[in-house]
Amino acid sequence: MPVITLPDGSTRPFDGAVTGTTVAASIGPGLAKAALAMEVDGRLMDLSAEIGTDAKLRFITRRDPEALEMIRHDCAHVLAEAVQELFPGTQVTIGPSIENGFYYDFHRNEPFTPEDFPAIEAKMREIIARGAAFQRRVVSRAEAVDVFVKKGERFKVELIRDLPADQVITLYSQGEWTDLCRGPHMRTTADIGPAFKLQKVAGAYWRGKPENPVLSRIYGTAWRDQKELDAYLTMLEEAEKRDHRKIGREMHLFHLQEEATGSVFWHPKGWKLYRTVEDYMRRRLDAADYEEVKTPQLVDRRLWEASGHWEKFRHAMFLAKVEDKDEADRTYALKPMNCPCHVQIFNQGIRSYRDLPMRMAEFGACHRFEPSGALHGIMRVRAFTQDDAHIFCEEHQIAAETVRFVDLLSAIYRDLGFTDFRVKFSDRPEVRAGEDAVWDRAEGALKEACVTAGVEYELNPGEGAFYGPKLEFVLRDAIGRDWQCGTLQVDFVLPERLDATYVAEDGTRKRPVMLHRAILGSFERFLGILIEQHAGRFPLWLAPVQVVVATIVDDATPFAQQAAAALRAAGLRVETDLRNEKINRKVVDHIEQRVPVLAVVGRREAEEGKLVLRRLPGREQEVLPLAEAVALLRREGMAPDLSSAPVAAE
RNA sequence: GCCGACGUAGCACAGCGGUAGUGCAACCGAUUCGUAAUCGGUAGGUCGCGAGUUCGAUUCUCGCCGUCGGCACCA
Repeated sequence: MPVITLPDGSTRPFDGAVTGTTVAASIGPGLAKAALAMEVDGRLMDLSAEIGTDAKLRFITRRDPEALEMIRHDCAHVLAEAVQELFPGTQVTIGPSIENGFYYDFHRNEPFTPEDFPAIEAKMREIIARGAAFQRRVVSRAEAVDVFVKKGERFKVELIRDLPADQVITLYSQGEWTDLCRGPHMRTTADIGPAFKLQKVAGAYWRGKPENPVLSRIYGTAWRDQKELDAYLTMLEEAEKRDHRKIGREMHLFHLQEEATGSVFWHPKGWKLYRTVEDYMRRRLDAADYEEVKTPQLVDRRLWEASGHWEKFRHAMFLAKVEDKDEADRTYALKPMNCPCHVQIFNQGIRSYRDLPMRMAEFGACHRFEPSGALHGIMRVRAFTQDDAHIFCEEHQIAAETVRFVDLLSAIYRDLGFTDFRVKFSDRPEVRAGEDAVWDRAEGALKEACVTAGVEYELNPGEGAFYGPKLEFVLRDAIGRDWQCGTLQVDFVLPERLDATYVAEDGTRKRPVMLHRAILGSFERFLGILIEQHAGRFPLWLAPVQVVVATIVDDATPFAQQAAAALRAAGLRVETDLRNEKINRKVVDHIEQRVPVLAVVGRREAEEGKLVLRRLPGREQEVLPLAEAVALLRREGMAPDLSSAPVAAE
């Protein structure tokens, strides 16, 4: 006699095992209609599942987040059925729901193209209209194998064979079509509704392994209703407008060209932005007791052999040789990272525990031969500059240094407009160097430091570096892709390999621990994200051109030039627009160029020595005497780490 | 690197087996016009690179390079 407890605390007894459908019907016709699935004692289940014992039950209706996931998962099934109806011989593999949608991987000699979408979507609508019920069937392993062997579905057979022994194997049918699936599903295909759209095709390796066959993946998106779908598609269009590659071109920040694949040509305006961020970072690091260094670009392979990079990462290193016959057998490599060079500096002279922690920073230009398919605008390049630093410290200092680092990183991200970032904690991988006891202490120190610093992290099991655990600080681009920017990695191995030592308090020689850490990660990537974050409309202190002084008539030109000079003298980045154009046109152009402040000078202002300030793209205007305008903009345009300092007298 | 799509003027795009067009930008001229595009004129392209098919290739085929979307990679 099961007693069902509902979320409001009320209970309902039943005579025997009941399905969710029955319970819903017993509560009311509205719920019976709305319930798509249910959660029984915390487990999501089909509405048609039987409940035989006392249980807590919650119905899932269209409004619940779980429903959205089910709509997408169900939609993936419908996609697979549609594809198999239209393209006989296509084999199915897997098709999960993902953020904002779903995909399904197919095996077919001829990959799908977007031209196939209209037919597939039409077929999907047909299947949804049929409204076949999702029917769950528990089968034995042998039976499951048999079903898919008969259908010639070798990928499914492989999946079944690899399922854990105690796994209950279930098949879900929607009408004639059956898939291996864990479930749960909604009641019928009709519950999916009309709000879905196929988006793109892509190649994907079977089970993610490059040695496996390439499958043809179809991505789609699905929502509760048309309104949500439209909103999502509009959001995607808006996101495209923020693309750093597009904005970089429009604002004349940088360009890329094939003679230097993966390297950025920074234009004057882009370089202003770069330098503004670099100057800011340098001040921040100085204030945080880092010491800046600069190390060689080209380093003999012997150092890379010693550090271990030669063995592990040679494939990603650019090599250089010279023709000189005496030098001909020497091989140099462009540094892919800075740490071995920093250890060389550490190793000059004898270090004492009193010197630690030593925080050695470098805006280090690195080159890595990234796979061609990985390149992406300025976010993933082959030549980049890290805001790198290595903290040489004693093991007991790891936690305190981590807290310091996280505090610094948070302050910097806040200043640059990022209050919302994710932290991933990657712990020991299977293949690793160092004893477990050391890993225990390092991981413990990092976790503790996160708690102290008030940072919430998600665990990323087994993803640590082979030399130590790490924290990754992840920012998201306009299109919703995640990028690792900041990182903190604990390293016990490199000091060993490169023989770094210090004299400890007890007079013995010890190995320092190295903390590899970066906040921006690479300037290139970070600036790409910064551009997208602000859609190119930077806060005044970051804007490459902060003020444009624009004239209305030629008579105003001398004063405009005088005003621009005064603004420049106050440290502002200023341009003049003296063109023979109407002010309307100038406003439009500078809005397009995402200039934050337009200072308009007409005949009146020229006579009175005033500026009309307009914050673009806004419409409000304020008229100020030149000196006041300069003081105001100067104050506003100051970097956040400077603006708290008292402003020097004019 | 793998799968697919794409590569035409500075930018956005059109076109096509018969040696290229539109808009904006650029340049020249007129206009001096008070806050979301003034008017007129001129110039600009080995149609990514290389090879093949063809009387003839920007157009069709192949190779390479690059870009884009994924996958894989990301010390």
